[in-house]
Amino acid sequence: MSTEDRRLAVLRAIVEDYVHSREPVGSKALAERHALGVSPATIRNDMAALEDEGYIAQPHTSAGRVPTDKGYRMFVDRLSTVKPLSMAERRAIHLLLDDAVDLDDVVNRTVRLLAQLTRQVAVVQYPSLTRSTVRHVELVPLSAGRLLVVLITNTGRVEQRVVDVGEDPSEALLGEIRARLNAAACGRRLSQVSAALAGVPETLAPEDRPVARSVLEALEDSLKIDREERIVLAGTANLARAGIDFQGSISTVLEALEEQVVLLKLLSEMSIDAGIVGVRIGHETAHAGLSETAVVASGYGSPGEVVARLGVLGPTRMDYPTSIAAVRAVARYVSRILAS
Amino acid sequence: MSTEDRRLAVLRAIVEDYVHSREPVGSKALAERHALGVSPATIRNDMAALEDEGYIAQPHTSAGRVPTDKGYRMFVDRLSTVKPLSMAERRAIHLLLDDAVDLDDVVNRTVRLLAQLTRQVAVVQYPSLTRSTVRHVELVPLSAGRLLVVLITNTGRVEQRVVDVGEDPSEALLGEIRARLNAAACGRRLSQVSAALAGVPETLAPEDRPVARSVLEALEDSLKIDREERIVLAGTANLARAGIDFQGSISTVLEALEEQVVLLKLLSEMSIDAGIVGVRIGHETAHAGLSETAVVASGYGSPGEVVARLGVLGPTRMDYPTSIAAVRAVARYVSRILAS
DNA sequence: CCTGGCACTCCAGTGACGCGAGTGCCAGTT
DNA sequence: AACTGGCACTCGCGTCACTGGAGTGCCAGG
Repeated sequence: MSTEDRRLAVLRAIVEDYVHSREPVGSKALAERHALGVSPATIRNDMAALEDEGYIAQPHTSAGRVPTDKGYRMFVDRLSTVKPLSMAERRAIHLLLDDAVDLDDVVNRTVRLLAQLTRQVAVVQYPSLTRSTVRHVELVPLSAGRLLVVLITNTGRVEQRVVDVGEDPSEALLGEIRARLNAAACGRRLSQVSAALAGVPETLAPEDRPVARSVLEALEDSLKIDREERIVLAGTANLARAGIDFQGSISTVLEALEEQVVLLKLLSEMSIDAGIVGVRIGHETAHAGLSETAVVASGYGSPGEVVARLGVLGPTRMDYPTSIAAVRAVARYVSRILAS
Repeated sequence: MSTEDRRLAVLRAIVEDYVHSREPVGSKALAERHALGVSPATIRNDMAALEDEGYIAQPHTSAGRVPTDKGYRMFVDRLSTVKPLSMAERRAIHLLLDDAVDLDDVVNRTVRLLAQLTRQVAVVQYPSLTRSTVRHVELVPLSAGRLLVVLITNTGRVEQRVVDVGEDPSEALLGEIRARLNAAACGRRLSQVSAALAGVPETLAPEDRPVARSVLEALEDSLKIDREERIVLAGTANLARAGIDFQGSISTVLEALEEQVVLLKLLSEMSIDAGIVGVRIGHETAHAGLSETAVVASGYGSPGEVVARLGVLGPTRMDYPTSIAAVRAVARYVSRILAS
């Protein structure tokens, strides 16, 4: 084992011990608890080097060392091995997610499950509209010139709008419009629907076009609304449990969590294809309120086609191997459920 | 002023000072800050009496007094006067709620608004399904024997289910079923729909009944699912801000908040007609995790017809007059919006 | 390049102590 | 009977000095 290798082993030991004990770890304890094969004095030298390189830091002189964000980053990238889930945990995932009845249910169960598995705050983003495709468009006459326009996506999401067309269109006309809209839109990405539908009114008799245009407007509206920007949280109580891990108050973290925009931006910036787990640590989150937290997230959906993201958030001092394993397993399972 | 009246005035002064300062309040400070017209010694006697009656307590000997739950209860019931909202606050309510586009939007804006106005945790319950009426039922053929069953309520809520009927029913049959369902269900309370629809399949030709029965099953399912039991929270960060007010950790409170069932039970047990504001203080919440919190809530909807509830939750040491005023104003305004 | 030894630093915990806010009680006054 | 001023007492809290121990950096020797 080269000295460089040993230094990294020391770093790994520091991260593991610190995550476990919450207390700065010193050279002596390290030599005792880990079979590094060298004396505390040597470890001290290694630690001094690691500190120079910015992987660890001292809270104050004559205290043990604590990993820095950079140290955690190194740990995650090169030093940790994935910790497979226990049988019980796998069973819990199946048990809980298998009998979800609809999309809302899947999302809600997933977020609770993640929070419970990792004992962190869990985040699940609703499947994005813009990436999904149209499964069906339906028009429903309500009463007195009002129509209900329903848009159903392949992810099971349903958007609806009531539109006032001023007159009661005939059943035949509705059928006509419905057929043409479906012919033009079915199977297309939502982002392309707008263009695909633009020409539809012109294919109708001139007197029927106003109705078709109103319907189209409502559809556009359904597409535009950024419902995809919805996320669901669970396990915020876990923050308080780990509250002492935060230098400042946990209220800044809670505030950041309520600003869903922040989380969405963060998730969208992480390059996490379905099945790939990404990690942001401390300052990497680029948000003041989250400077002491880390995010572990993954995309879900089909490979190469991420419909949304999910993950967990906790103190930088968190158990990365376990969190990563849980996020990966849950993301995969949710992907499978949505695909069926 | 009788001595009894003065004692209550002392209690009021204690509550007000304590809410303001967070510190046990003593007889001397009380005599200085409030024009009670008597000496500290007299106030001390009054305080001793109030303590005997259980309205106030001492954290420890030789400390000032702190209101008990019973003391707050007396304050809320008999000693406080409603504090009208400022012009700016009223304007904020109008500004924020007036251009809400749909039910989701109203609920989300409301909960944020309440949290901001009161600086507490805000809770808004979604309008209950069971109290609303059916506006429309729609059947949409999807593909390969699958139907989408859509239920639209007068509160703007839409429930949908996909049902597998095994065959592709003719458009004529669908129209027939659709018409009969709507005739039987439109305008009825959701709670009565089940009974009203039970006979519908029997009015059809025998070979068509299986399809109708499947549809009915899906509808029943839409009714049963307790989506009405959804609540939305905001302002949890305010809890942390007031964190030191909690003897124990705030995590127990956060846990209670995540158990939405607890909140729903609490809200439903409070007798709060639309426009009436109810208060639960400390142990009155009958939940261990909330023993140090108080809930101020009101129903909303039309008078005598509460469709759901909203309110705020904070430490028992909270500014009741302000919270009550805010909850009342917001509940009224939301009621008006939903009525239109 | 590793190791044991050594001097140094500094936090955290402890106990002593005085201050001040607050109380309860009592005797005197209105 | 109710209020008041006075007084002795209690007790939490902040300060301070002290100490033990864990941890470090450095150095000389293997």
